[in-house]
Amino acid sequence: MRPGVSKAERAREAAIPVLAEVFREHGYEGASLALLGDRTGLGKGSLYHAFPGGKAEMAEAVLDAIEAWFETRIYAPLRDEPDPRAALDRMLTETDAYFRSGGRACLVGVFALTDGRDRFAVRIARYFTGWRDALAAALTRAGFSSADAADRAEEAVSAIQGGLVLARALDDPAAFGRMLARLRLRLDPNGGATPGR
Amino acid sequence: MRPGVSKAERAREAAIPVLAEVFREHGYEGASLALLGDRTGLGKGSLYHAFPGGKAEMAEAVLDAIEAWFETRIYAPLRDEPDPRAALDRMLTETDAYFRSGGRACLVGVFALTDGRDRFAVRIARYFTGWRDALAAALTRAGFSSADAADRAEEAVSAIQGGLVLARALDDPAAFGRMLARLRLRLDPNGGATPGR
DNA sequence: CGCTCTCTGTACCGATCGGTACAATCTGCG
DNA sequence: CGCAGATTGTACCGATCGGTACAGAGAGCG
Repeated sequence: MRPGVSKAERAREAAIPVLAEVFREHGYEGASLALLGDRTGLGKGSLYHAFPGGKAEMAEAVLDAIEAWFETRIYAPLRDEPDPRAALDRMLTETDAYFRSGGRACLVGVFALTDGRDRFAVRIARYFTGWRDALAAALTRAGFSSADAADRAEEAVSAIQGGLVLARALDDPAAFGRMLARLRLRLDPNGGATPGR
Repeated sequence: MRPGVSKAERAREAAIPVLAEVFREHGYEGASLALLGDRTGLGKGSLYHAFPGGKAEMAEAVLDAIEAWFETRIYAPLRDEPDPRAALDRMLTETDAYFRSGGRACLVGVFALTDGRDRFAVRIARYFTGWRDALAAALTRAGFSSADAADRAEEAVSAIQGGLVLARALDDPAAFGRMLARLRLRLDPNGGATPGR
Protein backbone atom coordinates (compact mmCIF):
# COMPACT_ATOMS: atom_id res chain seq x y z
CA MET A 1 0.00 0.00 0.00
CA ARG A 2 0.97 3.58 -0.62
CA PRO A 3 4.11 3.09 -2.65
CA GLY A 4 7.02 5.36 -1.90
CA VAL A 5 6.07 5.65 1.74
CA SER A 6 8.34 3.39 3.74
CA LYS A 7 7.34 1.91 7.03
CA ALA A 8 9.91 4.04 8.78
CA GLU A 9 8.38 7.13 7.29
CA ARG A 10 4.93 6.16 8.46
CA ALA A 11 6.23 5.34 11.92
CA ARG A 12 7.89 8.74 11.97
CA GLU A 13 4.69 10.57 11.15
CA ALA A 14 2.74 8.56 13.68
CA ALA A 15 5.31 9.14 16.39
CA ILE A 16 5.60 12.90 16.07
CA PRO A 17 2.45 13.86 17.97
CA VAL A 18 3.38 11.51 20.79
CA LEU A 19 6.92 12.83 20.94
CA ALA A 20 5.49 16.34 21.02
CA GLU A 21 3.41 15.51 24.05
CA VAL A 22 6.37 14.05 25.91
CA PHE A 23 8.58 17.05 25.13
CA ARG A 24 5.75 19.32 26.19
CA GLU A 25 5.42 17.66 29.55
CA HIS A 26 9.07 17.10 30.38
CA GLY A 27 11.08 19.58 28.37
CA TYR A 28 13.91 18.63 26.04
CA GLU A 29 16.37 17.22 28.53
CA GLY A 30 13.65 15.80 30.75
CA ALA A 31 12.28 13.70 27.89
CA SER A 32 14.49 10.63 28.10
CA LEU A 33 14.85 8.13 25.31
CA ALA A 34 13.33 5.51 27.58
CA LEU A 35 10.25 7.67 28.08
CA LEU A 36 10.07 8.57 24.41
CA GLY A 37 10.29 4.90 23.51
CA ASP A 38 7.66 3.81 25.99
CA ARG A 39 5.12 6.43 24.98
CA THR A 40 5.53 5.89 21.25
CA GLY A 41 5.64 2.13 21.65
CA LEU A 42 8.82 2.13 19.59
CA GLY A 43 11.98 0.35 20.65
CA LYS A 44 15.30 2.08 20.55
CA GLY A 45 16.11 0.45 17.24
CA SER A 46 12.95 1.70 15.55
CA LEU A 47 13.30 5.14 17.08
CA TYR A 48 16.82 5.58 15.74
CA HIS A 49 15.81 4.10 12.41
CA ALA A 50 13.08 6.70 12.01
CA PHE A 51 15.15 9.53 13.51
CA PRO A 52 18.82 8.80 12.75
CA GLY A 53 19.77 12.07 14.39
CA GLY A 54 18.51 10.90 17.75
CA LYS A 55 16.69 13.08 20.25
CA ALA A 56 17.72 16.32 18.57
CA GLU A 57 16.16 15.21 15.29
CA MET A 58 12.99 14.16 17.09
CA ALA A 59 12.67 17.58 18.67
CA GLU A 60 13.34 19.26 15.33
CA ALA A 61 10.68 17.16 13.64
CA VAL A 62 8.24 18.06 16.39
CA LEU A 63 9.02 21.77 16.12
CA ASP A 64 8.63 21.61 12.34
CA ALA A 65 5.24 19.92 12.69
CA ILE A 66 4.10 22.54 15.17
CA GLU A 67 5.24 25.37 12.94
CA ALA A 68 3.44 23.83 9.97
CA TRP A 69 0.25 23.43 11.97
CA PHE A 70 0.23 27.03 13.13
CA GLU A 71 1.19 28.30 9.71
CA THR A 72 -1.75 26.67 7.95
CA ARG A 73 -4.33 26.89 10.68
CA ILE A 74 -3.59 30.31 12.12
CA TYR A 75 -0.93 32.43 10.46
CA ALA A 76 -2.07 32.00 6.86
CA PRO A 77 -5.72 32.84 7.62
CA LEU A 78 -4.62 35.88 9.60
CA ARG A 79 -2.70 37.04 6.59
CA ASP A 80 -5.01 36.02 3.78
CA GLU A 81 -8.60 35.57 4.92
CA PRO A 82 -10.66 38.31 3.28
CA ASP A 83 -12.45 39.13 6.52
CA PRO A 84 -9.80 39.92 9.14
CA ARG A 85 -12.36 39.86 11.95
CA ALA A 86 -13.24 36.28 11.08
CA ALA A 87 -9.56 35.36 11.02
CA LEU A 88 -9.04 36.90 14.45
CA ASP A 89 -12.00 35.03 15.81
CA ARG A 90 -10.74 31.83 14.29
CA MET A 91 -7.34 32.39 15.85
CA LEU A 92 -8.84 32.64 19.31
CA THR A 93 -10.97 29.55 18.81
CA GLU A 94 -8.16 27.48 17.36
CA THR A 95 -5.77 28.62 20.07
CA ASP A 96 -8.20 27.63 22.78
CA ALA A 97 -8.65 24.23 21.21
CA TYR A 98 -4.95 23.68 20.55
CA PHE A 99 -3.97 24.36 24.14
CA ARG A 100 -6.93 22.36 25.39
CA SER A 101 -8.40 25.38 27.15
CA GLY A 102 -5.28 25.74 29.23
CA GLY A 103 -4.73 22.10 30.00
CA ARG A 104 -1.79 21.82 27.65
CA ALA A 105 1.51 23.67 27.76
CA CYS A 106 3.21 25.33 24.80
CA LEU A 107 6.18 23.25 23.75
CA VAL A 108 7.89 26.23 22.19
CA GLY A 109 7.45 28.25 25.35
CA VAL A 110 8.85 25.40 27.43
CA PHE A 111 11.88 25.12 25.16
CA ALA A 112 12.35 28.89 25.25
CA LEU A 113 12.47 28.97 29.04
CA THR A 114 14.75 26.03 29.65
CA ASP A 115 17.11 23.70 27.85
CA GLY A 116 16.26 23.80 24.15
CA ARG A 117 16.72 27.56 23.95
CA ASP A 118 20.23 27.60 22.57
CA ARG A 119 19.75 24.44 20.56
CA PHE A 120 16.55 25.53 18.82
CA ALA A 121 16.78 29.31 19.09
CA VAL A 122 15.99 29.96 15.44
CA ARG A 123 12.85 27.81 15.34
CA ILE A 124 11.67 29.20 18.66
CA ALA A 125 12.04 32.79 17.54
CA ARG A 126 10.38 32.04 14.20
CA TYR A 127 7.33 30.55 15.91
CA PHE A 128 6.74 33.76 17.83
CA THR A 129 7.66 36.28 15.15
CA GLY A 130 5.49 34.38 12.68
CA TRP A 131 2.50 34.58 14.97
CA ARG A 132 3.11 38.18 15.94
CA ASP A 133 3.58 39.41 12.38
CA ALA A 134 0.61 37.54 10.94
CA LEU A 135 -1.54 38.86 13.77
CA ALA A 136 -0.32 42.41 13.22
CA ALA A 137 -1.23 42.12 9.54
CA ALA A 138 -4.77 41.03 10.40
CA LEU A 139 -5.15 43.82 12.97
CA THR A 140 -3.98 46.38 10.45
CA ARG A 141 -6.50 45.12 7.93
CA ALA A 142 -9.15 45.26 10.66
CA GLY A 143 -8.60 48.96 11.06
CA PHE A 144 -5.88 49.44 13.65
CA SER A 145 -3.05 51.80 12.86
CA SER A 146 0.14 50.05 11.92
CA ALA A 147 1.87 50.90 15.19
CA ASP A 148 -1.16 50.02 17.29
CA ALA A 149 -1.56 46.73 15.45
CA ALA A 150 2.07 45.79 16.06
CA ASP A 151 1.77 46.63 19.74
CA ARG A 152 -1.42 44.66 20.26
CA ALA A 153 -0.05 41.71 18.31
CA GLU A 154 3.01 41.47 20.53
CA GLU A 155 0.83 41.85 23.58
CA ALA A 156 -1.45 39.05 22.43
CA VAL A 157 1.34 36.58 21.72
CA SER A 158 2.92 37.41 25.05
CA ALA A 159 -0.39 37.17 26.91
CA ILE A 160 -1.08 33.70 25.54
CA GLN A 161 2.21 32.43 26.91
CA GLY A 162 1.52 34.10 30.23
CA GLY A 163 -1.90 32.53 30.40
CA LEU A 164 -0.40 29.10 29.83
CA VAL A 165 2.22 29.60 32.54
CA LEU A 166 -0.36 30.82 35.02
CA ALA A 167 -2.80 28.04 34.20
CA ARG A 168 -0.16 25.45 34.95
CA ALA A 169 1.23 27.25 37.98
CA LEU A 170 -2.17 27.53 39.62
CA ASP A 171 -3.28 24.19 38.22
CA ASP A 172 -6.29 26.15 37.03
CA PRO A 173 -6.83 25.79 33.27
CA ALA A 174 -9.70 28.27 33.46
CA ALA A 175 -7.14 31.05 33.94
CA PHE A 176 -6.24 30.52 30.29
CA GLY A 177 -9.85 30.98 29.23
CA ARG A 178 -10.11 34.21 31.19
CA MET A 179 -7.00 35.47 29.47
CA LEU A 180 -8.46 34.64 26.05
CA ALA A 181 -11.63 36.52 26.93
CA ARG A 182 -9.63 39.62 27.78
CA LEU A 183 -7.71 39.20 24.56
CA ARG A 184 -10.88 38.99 22.50
CA LEU A 185 -11.89 42.44 23.69
CA ARG A 186 -8.50 43.90 23.05
CA LEU A 187 -8.30 42.60 19.49
CA ASP A 188 -11.70 43.98 18.62
CA PRO A 189 -11.51 47.28 16.70
CA ASN A 190 -14.66 48.34 18.61
CA GLY A 191 -13.23 47.17 21.92
CA GLY A 192 -14.02 49.50 24.79
CA ALA A 193 -16.02 51.83 22.55
CA THR A 194 -19.43 50.49 23.43
CA PRO A 195 -19.22 48.04 26.33
CA GLY A 196 -22.60 46.83 25.19
CA ARG A 197 -26.05 47.05 26.72
CA MET B 1 32.50 35.87 65.11
CA ARG B 2 28.76 35.97 65.15
CA PRO B 3 28.06 33.26 67.67
CA GLY B 4 25.24 30.88 66.92
CA VAL B 5 25.78 31.14 63.19
CA SER B 6 27.66 28.06 62.08
CA LYS B 7 29.85 28.06 59.03
CA ALA B 8 27.45 25.72 57.28
CA GLU B 9 24.65 28.17 57.86
CA ARG B 10 26.65 31.02 56.41
CA ALA B 11 27.66 28.89 53.43
CA ARG B 12 24.01 28.07 52.94
CA GLU B 13 22.93 31.69 52.86
CA ALA B 14 25.75 32.62 50.53
CA ALA B 15 24.99 29.74 48.18
CA ILE B 16 21.28 30.36 47.77
CA PRO B 17 21.46 33.21 45.25
CA VAL B 18 23.91 31.24 43.15
CA LEU B 19 21.78 28.12 43.30
CA ALA B 20 18.80 30.23 42.28
CA GLU B 21 20.60 31.43 39.19
CA VAL B 22 21.55 27.92 38.15
CA PHE B 23 18.00 26.61 38.64
CA ARG B 24 16.72 29.62 36.71
CA GLU B 25 18.93 28.89 33.75
CA HIS B 26 18.66 25.11 33.63
CA GLY B 27 15.43 24.14 35.39
CA TYR B 28 15.27 21.71 38.27
CA GLU B 29 16.39 18.54 36.52
CA GLY B 30 18.78 20.38 34.26
CA ALA B 31 20.68 21.79 37.22
CA SER B 32 23.09 18.96 37.98
CA LEU B 33 24.95 18.64 41.25
CA ALA B 34 28.18 19.06 39.35
CA LEU B 35 26.98 22.37 37.95
CA LEU B 36 25.58 23.49 41.28
CA GLY B 37 28.89 22.64 42.95
CA ASP B 38 30.99 24.41 40.34
CA ARG B 39 28.97 27.61 40.39
CA THR B 40 28.78 27.85 44.18
CA GLY B 41 32.41 26.82 44.56
CA LEU B 42 31.28 24.21 47.05
CA GLY B 43 32.33 20.56 46.88
CA LYS B 44 29.83 17.79 47.16
CA GLY B 45 30.65 17.34 50.82
CA SER B 46 29.98 20.97 51.68
CA LEU B 47 26.87 21.09 49.57
CA TYR B 48 25.34 18.11 51.31
CA HIS B 49 26.47 19.40 54.67
CA ALA B 50 24.62 22.67 54.11
CA PHE B 51 21.65 21.02 52.41
CA PRO B 52 21.29 17.51 53.87
CA GLY B 53 18.18 16.98 51.77
CA GLY B 54 20.17 17.28 48.57
CA LYS B 55 18.95 18.98 45.43
CA ALA B 56 15.33 19.05 46.55
CA GLU B 57 16.25 20.96 49.69
CA MET B 58 18.36 23.38 47.67
CA ALA B 59 15.42 24.13 45.41
CA GLU B 60 13.12 24.53 48.40
CA ALA B 61 15.52 26.95 50.04
CA VAL B 62 15.72 28.93 46.84
CA LEU B 63 11.95 29.05 46.46
CA ASP B 64 11.61 30.14 50.08
CA ALA B 65 14.12 32.93 49.57
CA ILE B 66 12.30 34.09 46.46
CA GLU B 67 8.97 34.06 48.22
CA ALA B 68 10.41 36.04 51.12
CA TRP B 69 11.92 38.60 48.76
CA PHE B 70 8.67 39.18 46.92
CA GLU B 71 6.68 39.22 50.13
CA THR B 72 8.70 42.01 51.71
CA ARG B 73 9.55 43.99 48.61
CA ILE B 74 6.34 43.74 46.65
CA TYR B 75 3.38 41.98 48.24
CA ALA B 76 3.51 43.70 51.63
CA PRO B 77 3.75 47.23 50.16
CA LEU B 78 0.89 46.45 47.81
CA ARG B 79 -1.20 45.46 50.79
CA ASP B 80 -0.08 48.00 53.35
CA GLU B 81 1.43 51.10 51.79
CA PRO B 82 -0.92 54.01 52.51
CA ASP B 83 -0.74 55.25 48.93
CA PRO B 84 -1.73 52.36 46.65
CA ARG B 85 -0.60 54.24 43.56
CA ALA B 86 2.89 54.48 44.97
CA ALA B 87 2.86 50.77 45.79
CA LEU B 88 1.80 49.93 42.24
CA ASP B 89 4.54 52.08 40.84
CA ARG B 90 7.03 50.47 43.16
CA MET B 91 5.89 47.03 42.05
CA LEU B 92 6.56 47.83 38.43
CA THR B 93 9.97 49.29 39.19
CA GLU B 94 11.02 46.42 41.44
CA THR B 95 9.75 43.87 38.95
CA ASP B 96 11.74 45.44 36.15
CA ALA B 97 14.85 45.44 38.30
CA TYR B 98 14.34 41.91 39.61
CA PHE B 99 14.00 40.41 36.16
CA ARG B 100 16.87 42.53 34.89
CA SER B 101 14.63 44.26 32.36
CA GLY B 102 13.80 40.95 30.75
CA GLY B 103 17.26 39.47 30.82
CA ARG B 104 16.45 37.07 33.62
CA ALA B 105 13.87 34.31 33.65
CA CYS B 106 11.40 33.63 36.45
CA LEU B 107 12.46 30.54 38.34
CA VAL B 108 8.93 29.89 39.53
CA GLY B 109 7.62 30.11 36.00
CA VAL B 110 10.31 27.74 34.79
CA PHE B 111 9.46 25.23 37.49
CA ALA B 112 5.76 25.60 36.73
CA LEU B 113 6.24 24.75 33.07
CA THR B 114 8.55 21.79 33.43
CA ASP B 115 9.91 19.41 36.01
CA GLY B 116 9.43 20.95 39.44
CA ARG B 117 5.72 21.39 38.93
CA ASP B 118 4.57 18.31 40.81
CA ARG B 119 7.39 18.49 43.29
CA PHE B 120 6.88 22.13 44.27
CA ALA B 121 3.25 22.69 43.29
CA VAL B 122 2.28 24.32 46.58
CA ARG B 123 5.08 26.85 46.60
CA ILE B 124 4.59 27.62 42.94
CA ALA B 125 0.89 28.28 43.37
CA ARG B 126 1.51 30.37 46.48
CA TYR B 127 3.95 32.62 44.65
CA PHE B 128 1.34 33.50 42.05
CA THR B 129 -1.71 33.71 44.30
CA GLY B 130 0.26 35.86 46.72
CA TRP B 131 1.17 38.28 43.99
CA ARG B 132 -2.27 38.30 42.43
CA ASP B 133 -4.12 38.83 45.70
CA ALA B 134 -1.81 41.55 47.00
CA LEU B 135 -2.08 43.33 43.68
CA ALA B 136 -5.87 43.05 43.69
CA ALA B 137 -5.94 44.60 47.15
CA ALA B 138 -3.88 47.56 45.98
CA LEU B 139 -6.04 48.02 42.90
CA THR B 140 -9.18 47.96 44.99
CA ARG B 141 -7.72 50.60 47.28
CA ALA B 142 -6.75 52.60 44.22
CA GLY B 143 -10.36 52.83 43.18
CA PHE B 144 -11.13 49.82 40.99
CA SER B 145 -14.19 47.79 41.75
CA SER B 146 -13.48 44.53 43.51
CA ALA B 147 -14.22 42.41 40.44
CA ASP B 148 -12.31 44.71 38.10
CA ALA B 149 -9.33 44.73 40.47
CA ALA B 150 -9.26 40.93 40.64
CA ASP B 151 -9.41 40.67 36.87
CA ARG B 152 -6.65 43.19 36.26
CA ALA B 153 -4.48 41.62 38.94
CA GLU B 154 -4.67 38.22 37.32
CA GLU B 155 -4.01 39.77 33.95
CA ALA B 156 -0.93 41.56 35.26
CA VAL B 157 0.62 38.50 36.89
CA SER B 158 -0.04 36.50 33.74
CA ALA B 159 1.31 39.24 31.49
CA ILE B 160 4.57 39.42 33.39
CA GLN B 161 5.18 35.73 32.82
CA GLY B 162 4.27 36.08 29.18
CA GLY B 163 6.66 38.96 28.79
CA LEU B 164 9.48 36.90 30.25
CA VAL B 165 8.76 33.97 27.96
CA LEU B 166 8.63 36.20 24.92
CA ALA B 167 11.78 38.09 25.87
CA ARG B 168 13.68 34.83 26.07
CA ALA B 169 12.10 33.30 23.00
CA LEU B 170 12.94 36.29 20.83
CA ASP B 171 16.20 36.91 22.67
CA ASP B 172 14.90 40.44 22.97
CA PRO B 173 14.81 41.63 26.59
CA ALA B 174 13.17 44.86 25.47
CA ALA B 175 9.96 42.94 24.84
CA PHE B 176 9.68 42.70 28.62
CA GLY B 177 9.96 46.45 29.00
CA ARG B 178 7.25 47.03 26.41
CA MET B 179 4.99 44.67 28.30
CA LEU B 180 5.62 46.55 31.55
CA ALA B 181 4.77 49.82 29.83
CA ARG B 182 1.42 48.42 28.70
CA LEU B 183 0.84 47.14 32.20
CA ARG B 184 1.52 50.52 33.74
CA LEU B 185 -1.35 52.01 31.76
CA ARG B 186 -3.71 49.22 32.62
CA LEU B 187 -3.05 49.45 36.35
CA ASP B 188 -3.65 53.18 36.38
CA PRO B 189 -7.14 54.14 37.59
CA ASN B 190 -7.03 56.97 35.06
CA GLY B 191 -5.72 54.69 32.33
CA GLY B 192 -7.23 55.41 28.94
CA ALA B 193 -9.27 58.32 30.25
CA THR B 194 -6.89 61.05 29.16
CA PRO B 195 -4.17 59.68 26.88
CA GLY B 196 -2.29 62.85 27.66
CA ARG B 197 -1.22 65.76 25.56
C1' DC C 1 9.73 -20.20 -2.82
C1' DG C 2 13.91 -17.57 -1.89
C1' DC C 3 16.58 -13.52 -2.14
C1' DT C 4 17.25 -8.80 -0.51
C1' DC C 5 16.57 -4.95 1.87
C1' DT C 6 14.06 -2.88 5.75
C1' DC C 7 13.16 -2.92 10.27
C1' DT C 8 13.75 -3.80 15.36
C1' DG C 9 14.95 -6.03 20.05
C1' DT C 10 18.82 -6.49 22.76
C1' DA C 11 23.22 -6.03 24.55
C1' DC C 12 26.50 -2.94 25.32
C1' DC C 13 29.29 1.61 25.46
C1' DG C 14 31.34 5.51 28.25
C1' DA C 15 29.55 9.39 30.65
C1' DT C 16 26.91 11.35 34.00
C1' DC C 17 23.14 11.35 37.21
C1' DG C 18 21.91 12.11 42.56
C1' DG C 19 23.47 10.41 46.66
C1' DT C 20 26.47 8.08 50.43
C1' DA C 21 30.58 6.95 53.22
C1' DC C 22 34.35 8.24 55.33
C1' DA C 23 38.94 9.64 56.34
C1' DA C 24 41.42 13.70 56.57
C1' DT C 25 41.49 18.36 57.76
C1' DC C 26 40.15 22.44 59.84
C1' DT C 27 38.21 25.31 63.75
C1' DG C 28 36.64 26.90 68.05
C1' DC C 29 37.30 26.55 72.78
C1' DG C 30 38.84 25.20 77.29
C1' DC D 1 48.42 22.92 73.43
C1' DG D 2 44.95 19.31 72.75
C1' DC D 3 40.51 17.63 72.34
C1' DA D 4 35.77 17.41 70.05
C1' DG D 5 32.92 18.62 66.70
C1' DA D 6 32.27 20.83 62.39
C1' DT D 7 33.64 20.82 57.73
C1' DT D 8 35.18 19.03 53.25
C1' DG D 9 37.61 16.40 49.29
C1' DT D 10 37.45 12.09 47.34
C1' DA D 11 36.21 7.61 46.16
C1' DC D 12 32.54 5.06 45.29
C1' DC D 13 27.51 3.38 44.70
C1' DG D 14 23.70 1.74 41.53
C1' DA D 15 20.82 3.84 38.12
C1' DT D 16 20.15 6.10 34.08
C1' DC D 17 21.63 9.08 30.40
C1' DG D 18 22.07 9.33 24.89
C1' DG D 19 23.95 6.64 21.51
C1' DT D 20 25.95 2.49 18.79
C1' DA D 21 26.41 -2.29 16.97
C1' DC D 22 24.47 -5.99 15.22
C1' DA D 23 22.10 -10.30 14.71
C1' DG D 24 17.91 -11.86 13.57
C1' DA D 25 12.99 -11.15 12.36
C1' DG D 26 10.03 -9.28 9.02
C1' DA D 27 8.32 -7.64 4.56
C1' DG D 28 8.30 -6.96 -0.44
C1' DC D 29 9.04 -8.83 -4.88
C1' DG D 30 10.73 -11.70 -8.80
